[in-house]
Amino acid sequence: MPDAGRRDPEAHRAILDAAWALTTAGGWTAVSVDAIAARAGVGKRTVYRWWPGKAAVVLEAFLDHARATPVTTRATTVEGLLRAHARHFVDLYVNTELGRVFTGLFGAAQQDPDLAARLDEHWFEPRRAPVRAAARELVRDDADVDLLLDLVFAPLHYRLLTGRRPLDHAYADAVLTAALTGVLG
Amino acid sequence: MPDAGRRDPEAHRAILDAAWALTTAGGWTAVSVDAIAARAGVGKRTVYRWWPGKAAVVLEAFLDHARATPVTTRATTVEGLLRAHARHFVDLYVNTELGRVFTGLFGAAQQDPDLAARLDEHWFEPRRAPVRAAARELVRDDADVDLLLDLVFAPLHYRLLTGRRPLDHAYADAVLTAALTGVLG
Amino acid sequence: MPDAGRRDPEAHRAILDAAWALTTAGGWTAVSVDAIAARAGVGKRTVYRWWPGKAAVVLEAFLDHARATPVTTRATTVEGLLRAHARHFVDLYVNTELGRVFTGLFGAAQQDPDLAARLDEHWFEPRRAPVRAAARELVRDDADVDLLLDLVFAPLHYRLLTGRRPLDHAYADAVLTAALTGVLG
Amino acid sequence: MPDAGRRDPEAHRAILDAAWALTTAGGWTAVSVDAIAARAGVGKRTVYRWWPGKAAVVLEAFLDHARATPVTTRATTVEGLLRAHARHFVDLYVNTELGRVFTGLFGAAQQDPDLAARLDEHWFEPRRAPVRAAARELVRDDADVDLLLDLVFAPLHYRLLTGRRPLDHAYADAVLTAALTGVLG
DNA sequence: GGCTAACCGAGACGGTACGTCTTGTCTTACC
DNA sequence: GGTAAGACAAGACGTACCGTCTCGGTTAGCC
Repeated sequence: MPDAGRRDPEAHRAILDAAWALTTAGGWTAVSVDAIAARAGVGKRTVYRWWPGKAAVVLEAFLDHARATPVTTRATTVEGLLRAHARHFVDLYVNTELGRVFTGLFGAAQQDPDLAARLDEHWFEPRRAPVRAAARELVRDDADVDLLLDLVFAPLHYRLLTGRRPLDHAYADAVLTAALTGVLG
Repeated sequence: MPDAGRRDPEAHRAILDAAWALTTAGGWTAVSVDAIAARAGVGKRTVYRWWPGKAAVVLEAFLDHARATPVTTRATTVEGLLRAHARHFVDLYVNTELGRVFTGLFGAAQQDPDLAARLDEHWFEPRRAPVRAAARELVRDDADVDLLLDLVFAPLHYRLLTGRRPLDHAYADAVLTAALTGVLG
Repeated sequence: MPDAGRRDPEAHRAILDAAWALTTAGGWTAVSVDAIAARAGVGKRTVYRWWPGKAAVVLEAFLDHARATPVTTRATTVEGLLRAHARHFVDLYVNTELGRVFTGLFGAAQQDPDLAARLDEHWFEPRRAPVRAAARELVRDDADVDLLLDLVFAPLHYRLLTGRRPLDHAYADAVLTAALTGVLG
Repeated sequence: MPDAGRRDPEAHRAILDAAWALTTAGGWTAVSVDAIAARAGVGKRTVYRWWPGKAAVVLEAFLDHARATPVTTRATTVEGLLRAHARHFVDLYVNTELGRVFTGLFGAAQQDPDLAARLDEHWFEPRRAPVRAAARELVRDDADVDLLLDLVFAPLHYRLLTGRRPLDHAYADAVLTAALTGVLG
């Protein structure tokens, strides 16, 4: 089978790097396939050969960087487990360029079902899965773990995406406690 | 005092109607200032004279329609109050064209701080304010009402925006109960 | 005071002054009815009430200034008469802002028959008429005076309008001599 | 050496044809880059990629058509040579659409130094050069050939551009005779 | 060692939308 | 009535991206 003419790893990397540099430097609107190709020293055709558009490129670059900071926790209680993940999540979005890129992706996904699916598949789900699995073993059988995850993570994303007040550890802790025991508890 | 040369109400209305028709018909991407102006039988200049861009026009059209369905509740408990609002919110987004338009606006707001501010000022805050005020009288003094609102409304938006599973009364009720008494409660 | 309903001389003057200032400062393209009205502190409507467009305003301003430098000659020969007029013409176009404004008007007249007619009526013809009348008495009866005027004045305009080489007294004299006695003479 | 991504001859031609059709049909003011692109079935960008604006496109279309009717003369006297050129010029401007297009270009050139230069380089000069060269061999050494050309061609253009009375062979002949032997001769 | 196929850079292409500009008409309120 | 102010419909301007395409040139792996 002809194996010739396969993907050039250098071009691949250059494109991701260019996309990342452009996004972090000028935000989502500063990125365009033209700009990516120009900065990467690559033909536009090469970008479109491997990705459907700028969103997919930026998503891949985002995942590359996000994966570089994995959650490493060994909690023995639901609370500890969730707290670790919530705080990790806050750190990721707030203290690095990842938050800004993420909001760009999330915004674009509102008009791009394919991007939305990829974002869910490669970002949301991989982050939820281990928490869900671990949590299931730590709570009562009849507890709705998915609901719990929504109650913890939705407010955090909501704050990030609406720019509403600070997103910090204190808020993460408050959300966590409330989710577990109730606001009126 | 010259009062002349002021806004033409017919053009104003025609623009909002055109924006609404285009958005509901073809989604956010089908809207452009060119298309709005053409459909409204108006010069582009007239659109740009009164709005900074298409997002602002669509926002105003959205608010016009959203305001047409006000929340009317007379609850005597926190739970009843929140349930009414949560269900109303679900109905608004799910059973009408408003949900689709809202996601478009929310997505665009990720790249448009001005739009984000207007969205908060004219949509989020006006919806939260009465609930907050009413809730404050129904819960203990030391309860964090804003946190409670986040815990109820963030998951609902999150589901809508991520397209994650159904957004319905059952989910709204579950979120509400969990927020009040805790998942582990 | 019942002085109403008549042309306001101050506005009239302000409009002409504004048109002149704009034209001499930035050339023909810097002039627009909007700009004239703004600079004159006048409504656009007032401009359009008295002139059909910017060209007519600039023409009137041009004529105002051009008339301020009349040809004053008392020649006793055709040659002397024509020389005086040719040199006056060169001085007018070359040493003042009038040349620049004139080329603007002449260029616009190519697309504006009305302007062309006004330009001929108020500029070309009034300048030709006295020369023609005076010349007729100084040359043989059968000589074609209009042809003579064309032969003298067309090359001068042609140089001005094409920007071809210098327009000066030497050239005017050469044209004049050649027109009278022939190049091969 | 990559030679790819070069000019598409079909688009090039379609643009020139569209420009020509629009100009001859509706005059200079009927032409716009938008209209040219639309009629040529071409993106506006493609026009701007190769020409600085509508004037340059129309000029090229004009030259295309003008070149299609070359001056072919083999005269043995200055008079014969000039007469042939003068009459050819009159025919070109009067009996074809070229005259109308030319006046549009000439008018626009008054505000566009670049267009003026191109017009001189590609139209005036190429028409003058051969006449000048041929004439030089037919007249006395000390005769000012350029002046002679001005005396013959300036009045013809002047009549065309000012719309002053008929431009015909009779006028061309009269101008020619006068230029050679003088009006008073 | 030549063939073929898919890669690569470059960048032109048809389109669409942007946000600004100018034109000439119209409306309002003051004088 | 004229006037200052300025909104209006229309539509051209020149730019930016989009996603497709065509060009030559460059590697493979296969015959």
